Amino acid sequence: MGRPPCCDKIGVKKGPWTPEEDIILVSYIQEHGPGNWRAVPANTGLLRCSKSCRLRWTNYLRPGIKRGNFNDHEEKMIIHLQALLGNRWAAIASYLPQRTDNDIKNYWNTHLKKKLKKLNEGLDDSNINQEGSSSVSHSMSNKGQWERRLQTDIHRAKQALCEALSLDKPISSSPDLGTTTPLIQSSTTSYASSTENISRLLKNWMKDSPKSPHETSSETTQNSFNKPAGTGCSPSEGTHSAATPEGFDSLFSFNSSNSGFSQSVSMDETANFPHETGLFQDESKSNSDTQFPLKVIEKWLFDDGSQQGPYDIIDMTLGETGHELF
DNA sequence: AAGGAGTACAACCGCGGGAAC
DNA sequence: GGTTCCCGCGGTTGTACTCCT
Repeated sequence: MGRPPCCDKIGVKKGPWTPEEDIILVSYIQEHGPGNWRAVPANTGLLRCSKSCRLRWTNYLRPGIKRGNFNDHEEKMIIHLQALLGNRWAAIASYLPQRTDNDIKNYWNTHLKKKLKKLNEGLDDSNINQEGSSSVSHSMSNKGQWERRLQTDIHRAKQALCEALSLDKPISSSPDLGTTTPLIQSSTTSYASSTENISRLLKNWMKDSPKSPHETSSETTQNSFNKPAGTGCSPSEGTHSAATPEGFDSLFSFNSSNSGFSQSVSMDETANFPHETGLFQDESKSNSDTQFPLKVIEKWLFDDGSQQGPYDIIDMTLGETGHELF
């Protein structure tokens, strides 16, 4: 009954990975693609358990990962998404494709928690010192600013997405397709087909985009991952490997100042492409409907007839709307 | 310069869902 | 249909590094 055991825990190495181990792992994955992690230690001779290999790959070695400081926009995205989704770091990470869930989680725990705590304390102090509704703290005002900005970003993304959809009527009007996700083919398998969908969706934006600076040493690696890698691909892996990391690097690079993409969509709007990754995530998780906010946002993004946006959702969280900033 | 405190982040651990047998 | 295991996820820990006294 059942499968053979994965890996005995005897002789399994722990602790930091050495560069040699990294090289072995990367070269193996270059050749075979990610997935089937159970076979990795056996085939590479690495004294690591499959779990450790997968973790090392997804959190550190995978191409397209942006390391280092989180910029202001990413930070705000994380704060907002955390408010919406809770500690579902993988879901949040799917909206920030260059960041890993582990990275985001760490950043939240080490930076943002404290920051928000300070913010709240500052707010409390402000409320104590100044009574009445006119005593909105400066920090809170800033928070409201970026929240409203995010709302507008999402609105712009929806418009851009609608334009893109209108360019692909044959696909979106297919009777076989679902009503809420017109771009997604009914098959739950293949992220190859979804890659096509996304490519179509973005082609008008992408075609002027210059090559990503990431296309250097990692290019061959990424190319080898653009093929389906079996059933072991996680949603985030699907996002990164199937959706042409180079392209998404440029799409999602908040810091990018030279992306041709910004010619048609401002950098502010890049914050909204989460729906692309959300789409991937949704697809790769097939019919998972446990992610209510994601679903609602995605449904809204693809629902042409809807006059209500995620403002409703955001309003539930923020309890405020405002357009004076724009 | 040395040592303690604080910070950042890589890696591990345990659990749950779903697939394989 | 039940059992076992893989995979992915979130929480937590360990350790290296930086800052402060």
